[in-house]
Amino acid sequence: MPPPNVTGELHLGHALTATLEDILTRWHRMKGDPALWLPGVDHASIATQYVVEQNLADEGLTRHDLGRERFLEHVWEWVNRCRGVIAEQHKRLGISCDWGREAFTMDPGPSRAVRTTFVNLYKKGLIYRGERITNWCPRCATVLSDLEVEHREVSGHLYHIRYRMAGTESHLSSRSGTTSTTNGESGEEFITVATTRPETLLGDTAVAVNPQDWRYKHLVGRSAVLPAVGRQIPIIADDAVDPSFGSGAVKVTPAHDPVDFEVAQRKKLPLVNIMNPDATLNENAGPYQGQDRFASRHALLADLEKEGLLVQIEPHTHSVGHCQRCRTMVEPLASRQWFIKMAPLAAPAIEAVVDGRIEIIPQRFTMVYLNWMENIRDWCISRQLWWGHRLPVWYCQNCGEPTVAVDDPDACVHCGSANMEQDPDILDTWFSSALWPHSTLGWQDDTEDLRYFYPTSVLETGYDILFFWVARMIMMGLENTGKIPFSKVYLHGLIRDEKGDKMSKSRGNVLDPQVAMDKYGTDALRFALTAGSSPGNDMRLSREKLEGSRNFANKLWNTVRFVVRSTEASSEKVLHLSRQSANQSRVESQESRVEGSGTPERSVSRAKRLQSPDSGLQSEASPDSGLSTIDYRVEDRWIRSRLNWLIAEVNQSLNSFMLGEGLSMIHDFVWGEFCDWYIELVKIRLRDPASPSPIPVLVDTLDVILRLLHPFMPFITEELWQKVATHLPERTDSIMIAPYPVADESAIDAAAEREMESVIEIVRAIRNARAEAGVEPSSFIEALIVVQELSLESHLSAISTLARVCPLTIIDPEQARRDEARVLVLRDAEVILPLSGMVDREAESKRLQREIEKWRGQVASTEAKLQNEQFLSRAPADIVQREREKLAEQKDRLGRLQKIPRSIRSASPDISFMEN
RNA sequence: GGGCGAUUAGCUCAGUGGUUAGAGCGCUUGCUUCACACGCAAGAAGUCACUGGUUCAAGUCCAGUAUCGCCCA
Repeated sequence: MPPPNVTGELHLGHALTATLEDILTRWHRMKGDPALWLPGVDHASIATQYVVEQNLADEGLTRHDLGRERFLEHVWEWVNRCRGVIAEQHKRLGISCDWGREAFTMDPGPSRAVRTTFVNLYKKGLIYRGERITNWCPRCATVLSDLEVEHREVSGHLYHIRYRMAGTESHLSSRSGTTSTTNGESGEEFITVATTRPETLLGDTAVAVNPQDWRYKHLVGRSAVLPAVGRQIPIIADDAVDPSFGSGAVKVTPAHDPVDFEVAQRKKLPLVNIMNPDATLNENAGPYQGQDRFASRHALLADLEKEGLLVQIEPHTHSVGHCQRCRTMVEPLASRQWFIKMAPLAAPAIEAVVDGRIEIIPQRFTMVYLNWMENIRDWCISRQLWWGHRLPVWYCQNCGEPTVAVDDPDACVHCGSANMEQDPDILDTWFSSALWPHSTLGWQDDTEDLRYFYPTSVLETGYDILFFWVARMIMMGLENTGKIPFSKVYLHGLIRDEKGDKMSKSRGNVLDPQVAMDKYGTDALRFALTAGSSPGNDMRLSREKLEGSRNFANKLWNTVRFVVRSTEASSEKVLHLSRQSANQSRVESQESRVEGSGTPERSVSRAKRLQSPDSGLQSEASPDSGLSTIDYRVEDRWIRSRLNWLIAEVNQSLNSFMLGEGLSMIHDFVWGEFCDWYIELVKIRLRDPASPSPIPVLVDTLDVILRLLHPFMPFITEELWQKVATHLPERTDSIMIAPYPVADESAIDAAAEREMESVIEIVRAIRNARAEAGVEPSSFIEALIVVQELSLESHLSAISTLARVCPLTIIDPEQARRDEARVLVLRDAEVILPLSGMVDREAESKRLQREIEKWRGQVASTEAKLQNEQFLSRAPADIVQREREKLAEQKDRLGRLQKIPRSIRSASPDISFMEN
């Protein structure tokens, strides 16, 4: 669960994370798996401290005015307020985590885990203190880890500056404008360096050239004089210098540049730090002391210009680090900090992913992970902040040695002195986040929770914190417990606006989840966030998407309204029976709940009973009706078959973390099959007292739909299910603990599917023809249908009603002669519409000819495939068989098409030639 | 500089080698049809970026090219 962010408000990223995690949790819970979703927040050192400091600034105060203790009291106050707000907003989103276990990285348990880990790593020599180049954010007034620095291309300049060689005194003005390295005119010699940051020359301790560079060979070993401060620095040779860059000579500023720092290490050069923590220049900057780093650049350049030392300025774009948090330009700065040696920790973390114990979804991020891990650099973990875990390090004021301990020490372990001071710095927040999976379950104690839930199963988060968090959890989990923290990592993408831009306050394109929930409903927001998104891919969220999601919720609502109303209006007998059996089974389901939410086996078996025709559904009809099974009509068998396909596909999608795919499939089934066709068919039956009642199938299907949908849309499904479930023979108190549907293979009915497809095709074809011919929507037209294999007796009223045809006659092919008719050749039927006066004969004959051509093409292509020896010998048998069936169908269709012109020839002689 | 991803209907995106590539939105036409106008019906709309390869079969796998985006340095 996300940390409290600077505004203390839930944003869409949080909403997405929470929604996806909730879907997984609810799904597993319904499956009967023990499902723990442990909520909590991290303390977000920099961001939180910043906000509180801003609040203080409004009162004209700084944290230093308050002192560490009182400042931290302020932070706690703020944090406790934020936690409440964000928890409430999560609850509104409907997330079903275990609030009783809510954890916070600053809680005593996790805090102790932090200290223990620090001490262990220190003892193993994996945590050390050293002077390195670090990333200093002048605004945040702390160092940052490499990951917290964002590199951006900025267009700047490359300044070519002349340093005078020592011992070549200036006698004359040196405004000769020369660009060569030496200038003998006045006995002066110069070396020209190129730099993007001229002000740092104040901290130079050498000029470096490539040892192979003949231009400078004679200068190596001599000294140059720094402008402005007049310090003498040596000219050195180092392989790291690229002779083709700039002038080929570079200034070496070891305290302010990572590459120069390494050169200085190699050449034993001194470090000169010229900067204060607030990025103004310090006493080492001579005349520029006190100036801001940007102001000093202008001042220095002006002075160089005056002295004729500024040779050339050329445009230059280069990559500059910025603080990820506040966008301030980061200052590379040599400083003494605490680091973790990462390579030994990374090795087992690499192995865990390579050998498959940890699976990253989507898989392509495995490469990203491994690539980073294999090139990992030491992690700077100390921060010059107050809000966070203070380093468990005490420096002896007597001997100067550090004591590192879990519990505050009384005496220095080196000299026994009690005069010690704790390191003022705190740890990077991600240090404690890295321990999250085990520290929140009680590590380092051997707790029951830890034994039962650790290693955990799934870690779900955005791909943007793969290194920050996921990688570090894997390393620290393995280090501390010897076990992987989780076996699957599911990464989602980022949310962008409708134009594809990142949402941000400054862009003003943020969509507040609160507003979205108010306007469209929580379930609609969850639907929009889930549908159409796929693992690891960014998604765009727009008003249109939210509207569509709301419309689906509305559709569902109305569907249930219709079903419930119809059920209540239907015969007393059905109702009575279903209530009776519901009472019986309620006892049973309560039993199973008392025993705990149960083993997976138990839930599955319950699900199967609910699914199978010989349980719930049968019990409604069997006792009094005398039927051994429900009298299913074809459309019942069809919808049940389709439903069970859906169940199988949704489960498969969820199993492979394709949540959006699963949700879209439910959406399409509900809208496109259940509502558009089954309910429309059912309406006809409900009006006909002689038909068998569709209510049991209707209610059962809706029950399954709601249970399938529940993890995605918890509120509406609970509300609607409570209405529907009163008509179920068997139910739990809440849909949350109802079993997730399991596909019943015996309900798959290919024949029923085929038959209904044909009926639907007939209705669609007639509607199409009516629309094309401009038939009044309300009027009925005559239709004749020619069938061979297909039996339409039970579908006459359906076709008649849905396609508005009357009279509707089933005829033999021989009877099919018509003067003016529209003939529709379908897969299993031909429909003849005697639209007298409304058929354009010429257009009709052209249409038929096009149809014939189309099917000829199909037959030819399928035949070619089946004549291909390689296809027959290499393709799997079922594919070949399918092609054979396809060919038979295509030939049949073509044959019937070719017969048509003959049957209407009498009225249209000019069509007859076309069959040749 | 290295790596990853994307490129599919006007737009946003699904598509886990095997029928004639789908959805939502938008568009066109027509509907106050007794669950729903947040709706119903019908329709138009595609060189699956390009080039080559593997395969009986490629939107899907491989290589290269182009454009865009992201990550790392």
